[in-house]
Amino acid sequence: MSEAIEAFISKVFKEALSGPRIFKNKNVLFHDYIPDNLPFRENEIRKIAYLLSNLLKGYRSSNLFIYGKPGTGKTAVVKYTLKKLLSIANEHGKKINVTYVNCRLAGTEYRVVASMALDVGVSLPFTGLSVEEALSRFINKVTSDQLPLLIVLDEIDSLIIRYGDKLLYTLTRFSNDTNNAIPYMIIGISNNLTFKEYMDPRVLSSLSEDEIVFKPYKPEELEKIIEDRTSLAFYPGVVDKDVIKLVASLAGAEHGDARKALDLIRMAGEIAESENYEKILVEHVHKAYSTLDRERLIEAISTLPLHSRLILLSLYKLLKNNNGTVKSSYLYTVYQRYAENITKGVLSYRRFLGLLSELNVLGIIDRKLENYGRRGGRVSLVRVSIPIEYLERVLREDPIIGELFNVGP
DNA sequence: TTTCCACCGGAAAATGAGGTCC
DNA sequence: GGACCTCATTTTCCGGTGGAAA
Repeated sequence: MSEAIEAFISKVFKEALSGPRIFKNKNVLFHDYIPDNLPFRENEIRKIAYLLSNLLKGYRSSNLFIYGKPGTGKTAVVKYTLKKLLSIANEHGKKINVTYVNCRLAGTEYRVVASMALDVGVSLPFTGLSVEEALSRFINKVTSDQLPLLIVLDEIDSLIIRYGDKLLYTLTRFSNDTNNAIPYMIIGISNNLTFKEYMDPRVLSSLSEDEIVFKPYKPEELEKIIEDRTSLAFYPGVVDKDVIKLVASLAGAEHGDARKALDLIRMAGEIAESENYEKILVEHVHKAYSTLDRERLIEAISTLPLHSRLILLSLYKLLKNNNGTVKSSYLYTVYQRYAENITKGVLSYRRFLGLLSELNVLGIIDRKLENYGRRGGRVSLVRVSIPIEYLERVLREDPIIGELFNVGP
């Protein structure tokens, strides 16, 4: 390790012990923190608590569908109410089987079921069983337990769009079909409503027996939320009112996203700390705002598959000296040369197109169809839609792509 | 109005690596 | 050990597509 790196690490660690202290408890600014107080969501909490109370009484409850834009507090409110439910159930010696699964993070239908099974005490193998077998083991366990069952499926849209509503159909029906019917409730949470078209109307009406829509926070509500959270996260005097107002207005511009606001104030705090300030300044918030998007983008690129990064390298080489566009077929030939250089396998043109589509969706590139008629045909033109220096930085730092950076195609 | 170009993208099948079950 | 499973990735096939040229 170089002396410069050792000196840097030593400086950072010493400053951590002796430098200005800004954060009292940084954990409260992360997304998974559930606060004791959730302002402006009292009505939603009341409604969910009322429905959940049926399970405590041993009744079946209406299923609930929760919808709202990202950062409107859906997951936090559900988790908060669940925490209270379990704590009170515990106090009164009542037991409830509760499973919470984020369907997008779980990834596949099988993993959703495996995660549900694990929550009720059944460990399923990573692979090797059919979804039907996994589901049957889950159902056997919850029916043999004879306890009220609560299933929370967060980001349920990603499951339905990819796999259809078969799993949900089984879950909304199983308790009625068995001789050992148990009281149960299903809560589905989603950021968008477009997935409804993928569902059988019977399953949809069963899931949406009750519905709650979470409206975006207003700027003044965001301000109060940030104020509450910063009082826990930072030492007194670190965050001024004007900083809170600025964070609220920047996050408010993006559909009242509380998560974005918390990310922003956390990063502003980190910048202030790294620059040895004792309080967060307005400039730190502006710096954090521009850094946040750039860091996300850089992380997104560096975690792409190798061939996607090779495509970006080819694109960078073709467009680094101009802000123009390149034909996808020409981009493919350049990609082929790099791919042959680094790996034995060159992807088919069809797969290449698929990766281009993914890069387009991520907002890293931009594709436009142009028509040059009978002679030229229909052509897809590709350009980089992020600052080229961001792309250069990520590609240069990439352990594999970096090796090719100074090599021509 | 029809033809033709160069490409797009959906669907299905193949592949290979991980695994379970009997 | 063989049949069968999931899962991510990739290939193959093939029916569009828009608009200039014929």
